[in-house]
Amino acid sequence: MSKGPELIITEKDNAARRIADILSGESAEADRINGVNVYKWGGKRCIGLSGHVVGVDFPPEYNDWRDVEPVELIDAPIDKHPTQENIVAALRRLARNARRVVIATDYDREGELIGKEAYELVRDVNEDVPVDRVRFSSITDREVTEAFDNPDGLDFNLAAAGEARQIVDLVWGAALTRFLSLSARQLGDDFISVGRVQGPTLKLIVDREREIEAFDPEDYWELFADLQKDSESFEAQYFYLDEDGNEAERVWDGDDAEEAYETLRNVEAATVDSVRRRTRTDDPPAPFNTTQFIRAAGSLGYSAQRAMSIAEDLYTAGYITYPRTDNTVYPEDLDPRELLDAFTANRTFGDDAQNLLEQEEIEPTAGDNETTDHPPIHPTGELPSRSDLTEDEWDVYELVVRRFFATVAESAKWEHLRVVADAGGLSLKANGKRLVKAGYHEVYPYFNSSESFVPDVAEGESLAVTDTEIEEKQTQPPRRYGQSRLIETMEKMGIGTKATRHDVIQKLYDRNYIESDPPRPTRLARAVVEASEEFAELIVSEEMTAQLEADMQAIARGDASLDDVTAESREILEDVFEGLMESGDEVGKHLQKSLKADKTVGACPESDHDLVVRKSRRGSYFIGCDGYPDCTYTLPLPSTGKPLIMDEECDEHGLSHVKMLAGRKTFVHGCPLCKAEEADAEEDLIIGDCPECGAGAESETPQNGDGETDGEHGELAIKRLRSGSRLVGCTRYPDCDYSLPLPRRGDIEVTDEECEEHDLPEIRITYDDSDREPWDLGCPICNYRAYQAEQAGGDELQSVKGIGEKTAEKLKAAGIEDVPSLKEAEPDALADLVDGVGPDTVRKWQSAAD
DNA sequence: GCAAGGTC
Repeated sequence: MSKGPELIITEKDNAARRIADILSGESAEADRINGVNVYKWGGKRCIGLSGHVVGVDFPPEYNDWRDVEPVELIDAPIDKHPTQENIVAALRRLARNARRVVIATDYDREGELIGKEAYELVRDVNEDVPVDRVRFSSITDREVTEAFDNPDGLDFNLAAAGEARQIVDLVWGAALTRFLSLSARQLGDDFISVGRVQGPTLKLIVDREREIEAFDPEDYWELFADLQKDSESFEAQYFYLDEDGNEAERVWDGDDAEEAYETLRNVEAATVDSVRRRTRTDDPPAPFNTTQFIRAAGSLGYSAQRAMSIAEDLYTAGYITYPRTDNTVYPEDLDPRELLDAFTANRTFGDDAQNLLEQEEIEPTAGDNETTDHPPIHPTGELPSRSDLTEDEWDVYELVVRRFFATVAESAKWEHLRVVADAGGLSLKANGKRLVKAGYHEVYPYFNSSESFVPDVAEGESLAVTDTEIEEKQTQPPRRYGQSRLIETMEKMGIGTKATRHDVIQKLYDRNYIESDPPRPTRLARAVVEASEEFAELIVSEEMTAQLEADMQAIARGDASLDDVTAESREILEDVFEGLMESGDEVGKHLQKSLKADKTVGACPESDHDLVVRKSRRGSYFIGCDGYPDCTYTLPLPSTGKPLIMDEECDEHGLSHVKMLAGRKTFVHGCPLCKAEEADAEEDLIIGDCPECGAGAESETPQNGDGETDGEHGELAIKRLRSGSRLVGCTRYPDCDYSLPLPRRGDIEVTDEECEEHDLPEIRITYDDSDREPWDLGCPICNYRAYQAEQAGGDELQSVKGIGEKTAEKLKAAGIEDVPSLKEAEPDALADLVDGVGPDTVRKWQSAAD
């Protein structure tokens, strides 16, 4: 019997550290094996995995998509192999002489499977060591201690349920993905994927788009009147009772609307029929789970992906709890007063925390979902200072803090006032609301708490009708899903998990299935959904997950085996493939046609082919003729962003407008041919000498392409390129490629002011929209230098090529604070002052700084 | 290079 250590295995490093702290009474020390943290104390070791450290896949002989018929994957063997070699190696080393192993992975199905994977790795190197399993719902002193005092065994059935899911997902996903990609001859980076979760998610988006397109708008009218009491005026709306006796505001017949409007217009006063006052309690929101957090961050303008990425950073830094959770009920051991206490000294949160602490009773809200793996997202009580975080991180951190505050705050109270009046036999109503007790709104400003004013009136009172209005409207198609609505709907449908839903959406973007935000489906997406609906309906249906979920529960209960479930699933897929293989060509053609439609801008002006968006070998986008190489017509596109073809077409050329997607820098490029023609028509405007090869340049004698002096001096000119961008560039381009950027929007005005340092006129940008102030961009060289400095994190020195963060620090220590002083410095003297820098390097910087 | 699920 070996006397080695006891080995505790957790799902992630963070959990390992916290559990080690609890069990050791904070005496555990961190060690590293193979670059993996191992916490040790007494005779114990604790190591954190990184989720699954082994993966399932087909053996290598199935790797070549062209050599293997997709249908063969259905019955192909499936292997498990380490995906995190260093962790697996460290685990093996520790397990070899362990005297006992305790699996302490998350308390959920996937955690049980990860635990079983660890168990198998342990067994590979140690046949006899006893292996226990501990389960706890949150990593706290009490729960962890209790769990380790009462160890249990691994639940192999539950783990098998997870394995069945892995197999079904791999077999269906890989076989169908390869089939669709092969049939459309899309084998590169742009393969065509389907899967149990991405399928129904994509169908959700495509179905909504179908509804929008099929929508037939209907006209209706709404009538309003301003009522006046004393000098206070408020708006009331006309309503009537429909045939079911329900209140209705929309008038569907134009003549009826006109008639009512005439009546209303001719009355001078309305009589108050009824006044109803009600107070409504507005309860604070439940604690954050992942979905609700993403939704709240979404209303602040963060994409689902971005919100999660920030949350993960805040978690890793120790400021908030684990961000992937379904739980909306705080664990019992969370003491709200203690947590609030941690905020009382803080500048931003102190007052709110103090006020909350002064409440007599603190009873946190609770949602419907209580799970066992992680608590709802809340601040840890370890506070960052504002400068520790980026602006976005602080924004999100504040949201999490304030959400916690809200959940322990009091309800708000609204007073609703509803007034119904009669105007010439027509009913008018006005709804006012007033926040009489702010409650949680005081600490959580993210919900709308705006009031609407209706004055105190009495029944029978007469009010002047001062203004009447009729509005013609149309019923609107259903709205597209935004990212957070999509995630909420996925959650309701039971597809994906808290940790993957936002990734699935990102995957749809990456696969060219959706574009823009809120996401719109591409033609390719429709074709994939259509093909799936016809031949493999299950893969775009939420039913597949529901069925799998039921099967997994049967396995977990012991009522079914992994083999039963996977064999049945494989049989269904065999049937799917029978239909699919018969129509493979047809499916492929449909997909190819849609792929091309997504790229087509319009007809080529020089041949009978289409113009399509293409990618150059250097990775930039341009527009080229589909008839290439017979026709070599091209049009350039801007260098920033990914082109999206819009519905709008150019009246003159019949080409679709192009939008360049680049996150916050997204802009509409418009018709690419118009842009090119505008550039051709505009003459370059000379503003000075080129600093590199102009008359005053010291550094180099201008040379032509052969390396001989061509005797010509370059000048700087404001130019408009065919790609639509504008710049200040050398007239000797391409022999001299000196250039400075100019903004895409606005009119460029060359002023009389001149920059003394560079002998260039200062430039001003003016805008057509009258409310936008002109921008004094100034000297283009100074402007570009300031821009580069901003990009380099506010440090001007780092804008110079060759100077990084460390060098900038050294230069500052030597008294060089900015670019002008760098340029004035004597190279030999400066080199003496700065470690590891020679006079030639200084000269290089000086010429680069120009 | 395929899925979906962990985690970073």
